[in-house]
Amino acid sequence: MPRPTFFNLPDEKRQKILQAAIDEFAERDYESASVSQIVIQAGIPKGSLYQYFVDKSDLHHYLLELALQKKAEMMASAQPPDARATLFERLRWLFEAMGQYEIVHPKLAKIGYRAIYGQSPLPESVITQAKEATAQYFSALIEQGKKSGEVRADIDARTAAFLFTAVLTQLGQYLITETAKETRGEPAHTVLQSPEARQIFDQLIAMLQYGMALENSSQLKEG
Amino acid sequence: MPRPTFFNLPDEKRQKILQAAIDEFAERDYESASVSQIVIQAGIPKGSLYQYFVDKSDLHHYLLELALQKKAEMMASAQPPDARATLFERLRWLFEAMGQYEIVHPKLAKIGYRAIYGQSPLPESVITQAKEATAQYFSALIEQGKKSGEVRADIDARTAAFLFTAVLTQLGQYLITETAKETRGEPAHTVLQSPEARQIFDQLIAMLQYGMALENSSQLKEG
Amino acid sequence: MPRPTFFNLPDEKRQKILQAAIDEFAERDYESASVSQIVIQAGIPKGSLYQYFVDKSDLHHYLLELALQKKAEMMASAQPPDARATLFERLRWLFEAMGQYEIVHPKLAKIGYRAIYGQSPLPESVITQAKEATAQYFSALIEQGKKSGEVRADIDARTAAFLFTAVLTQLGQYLITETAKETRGEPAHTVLQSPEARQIFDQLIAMLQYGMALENSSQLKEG
Amino acid sequence: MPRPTFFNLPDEKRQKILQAAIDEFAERDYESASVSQIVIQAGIPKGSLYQYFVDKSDLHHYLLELALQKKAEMMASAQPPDARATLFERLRWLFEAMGQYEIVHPKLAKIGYRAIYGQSPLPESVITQAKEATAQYFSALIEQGKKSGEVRADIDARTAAFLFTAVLTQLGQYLITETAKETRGEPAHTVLQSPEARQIFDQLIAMLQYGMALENSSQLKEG
DNA sequence: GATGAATGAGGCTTCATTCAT
DNA sequence: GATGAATGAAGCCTCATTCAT
Repeated sequence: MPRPTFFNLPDEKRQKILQAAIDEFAERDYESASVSQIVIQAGIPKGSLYQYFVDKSDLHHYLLELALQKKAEMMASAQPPDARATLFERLRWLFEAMGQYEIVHPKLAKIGYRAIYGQSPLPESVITQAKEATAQYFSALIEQGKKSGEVRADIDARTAAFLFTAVLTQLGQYLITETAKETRGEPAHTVLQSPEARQIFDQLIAMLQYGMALENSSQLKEG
Repeated sequence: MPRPTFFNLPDEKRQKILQAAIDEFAERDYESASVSQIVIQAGIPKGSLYQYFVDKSDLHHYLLELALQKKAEMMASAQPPDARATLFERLRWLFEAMGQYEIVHPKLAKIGYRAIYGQSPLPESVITQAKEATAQYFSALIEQGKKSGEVRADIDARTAAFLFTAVLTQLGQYLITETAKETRGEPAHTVLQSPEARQIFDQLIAMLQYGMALENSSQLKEG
Repeated sequence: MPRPTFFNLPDEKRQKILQAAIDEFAERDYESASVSQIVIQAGIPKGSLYQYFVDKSDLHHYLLELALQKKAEMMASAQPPDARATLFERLRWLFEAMGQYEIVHPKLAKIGYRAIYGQSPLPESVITQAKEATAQYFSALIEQGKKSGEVRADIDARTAAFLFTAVLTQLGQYLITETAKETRGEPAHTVLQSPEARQIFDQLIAMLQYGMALENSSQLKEG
Repeated sequence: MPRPTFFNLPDEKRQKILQAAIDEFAERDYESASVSQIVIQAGIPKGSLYQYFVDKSDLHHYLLELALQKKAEMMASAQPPDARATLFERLRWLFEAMGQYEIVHPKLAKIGYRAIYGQSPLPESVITQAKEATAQYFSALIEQGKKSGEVRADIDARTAAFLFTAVLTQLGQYLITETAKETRGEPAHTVLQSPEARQIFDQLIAMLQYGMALENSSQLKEG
């Protein structure tokens, strides 16, 4: 909840402040991030920042909100999967949409990631809740897959959800890191659409779907 | 590289210092971690710490080394898989050994994790190298599996390695977090040996091995 | 000396501003009092305050003037003692009138008190002058009492004036403090008219008049 | 509770710091008093002050303790009244001892005074308790006087205690103020022993004892 | 005349490190 | 080798006042 003042600023100035804050909080931990550094980078007096935001925490919260918002926008803008799509088609779509987000907003993604997996000033309950929401989303998806016959009945939904989350999270981490490196060169978001990227995605989904083993039917039921 | 002085200390004192440092660096970011807090917790004069370690960074480095060492010890002490073990048996063993490490040394694990995935004072090259080593280890394992006929030939080793790493990493994160919570109750390291944990591990391995899909052989080659 | 703008304000708004300022200056030291807090409490833009008053000091001065004015009003509205009243009847009336003031306007009284006895931005000369005025008022009263035969001739007027001031001042402090506590309960200004209060006043006056000693005439002249 | 470091300082340095702090806290409210100003005046780095005191409040507390201690020393060093002394002789001694304290340590006295009567960070309970202690001390003294026949039986002890406190307090205020002015000229503590001062004290005591009225026995009971 | 954003000095406190004892 | 006091830059935040709109 920034102060109204912040939203009355000229776009350019507001963006400059946001960019400075995003840069700082993406580079450093919440505690280590320096308000002084932000105002220097943004080219504004220190007092001004405190007319835009209540305090450091307020600014940080806003960036988290912004991250959620940008992610939502990204997912909304991505062509949603057909209603008749299979579970794994949906999963693939999810991977790609998330990938888009992480590639277009790598720093916001990093800030959001840190808020959950790193050191963060968020209350434990919020973090737990966020994780649980993801787990339940995937669990539901998988249970649905089991009902529709796509997924084997002996698959534990929570464990499978964990597997999805793991892949999604690490994929995000990977893309964020790589994007940070490739600031120069071709626009980052085209990378995802490269044939190589498509192939990697195909492989990941396929592995989740069919496993890696050459022969596979009999042993599972015994295990 | 602590100063020689450090290793001449009586064991008890050295352990107390290490524990204080581990507690602090596990709780906070490298930059946020407070040298003052460490010396207070360790009950030693501030000047002493600087006779044992060159500076804050030196101490941090040493903890990372310690983490690697403890991890190695843990893996060494775990019953290594039979030489004729299959890839997935090896993977399962790896999961369990890593799990043991993360459960027995959750704080060191957290510090190590942060050094790679979080904000860390390590040079980029070291981090990249560490990640690459893991990737190559898994890649080699998988290539081997392909040769032995355990793994389908069309599996991309690097991508599969990524999948393994993702699961391993998230599993670690999960165990570290849970261990932190369960300070009370039964000793954390027994959790891994519970039937529930075994089942989860079985499921994870099985999913990586055979996938989740009900029918699964033919489509992959087309996908 | 507020700016003319201030007096052109609608009564209600002017009162709201004054009340906010009184609350703040009563709660905090002149230096610690926050202009920001005042405008927030008054619900006016910060710039406006500076159109009504030259600066923080100007506002503070005005509150002091207001305190004097309210005190004068209070004394004027109290039934003045008969012209033939004795010195101690006058004193008693003074105590009661001052008490009324401090009970009806405890915050203004506090601000006024602080300006004289606490830290204040007033020039030393003003403070000295104010104190001197009180001293002279009482001195005159006492000299008059001596002439009329009410007061013993060997009483030093300045010292007696000091005694009166002391009692009056501490009484004021006491009433201000108590009034602040008893926000709830019966209206504060009725307290003064309670039988208990009357008795305390009677006692105080009597003690000033006749002293506390059991036997009392002869020794004084020797002392 | 300053840190031990503070007491290990060379006397001269410790005194310089104390003096700077006393000057600042005597001149300004607790909130307005500036730590920066203190360190500048004391000629020490800002960080050093925080090795001597936990924080601003700790320093302030210590000054209050110091004030109490100096007051106690002062009272102890003053020739205590004979055990057979009358109430008013005791009161006179009290006035003089307190006067000595306020004249020798006017700034500490001011700080102490402000802690009770002005804006202070002390919890309400402590202040109330301090006031109550004084009130009870005087009440007891007076009750004793009533028993020994020195004081009239119809005197209300609490009200008389209030009167004593009022005179003592205002006397203190007066002496503090005057002492501050007369920094130059003859040593302040000799003032109290001047004939003029003695006479004023005599008068004050006499007035409390015998009152000011010319005739005085009969009317009290009627009033 | 009304507004409220801009300003930058100053508030208290913590920091990692050095160095005299 | 052990100690712990000294240091001053940097941390976050609030301040009274001005001024462009």
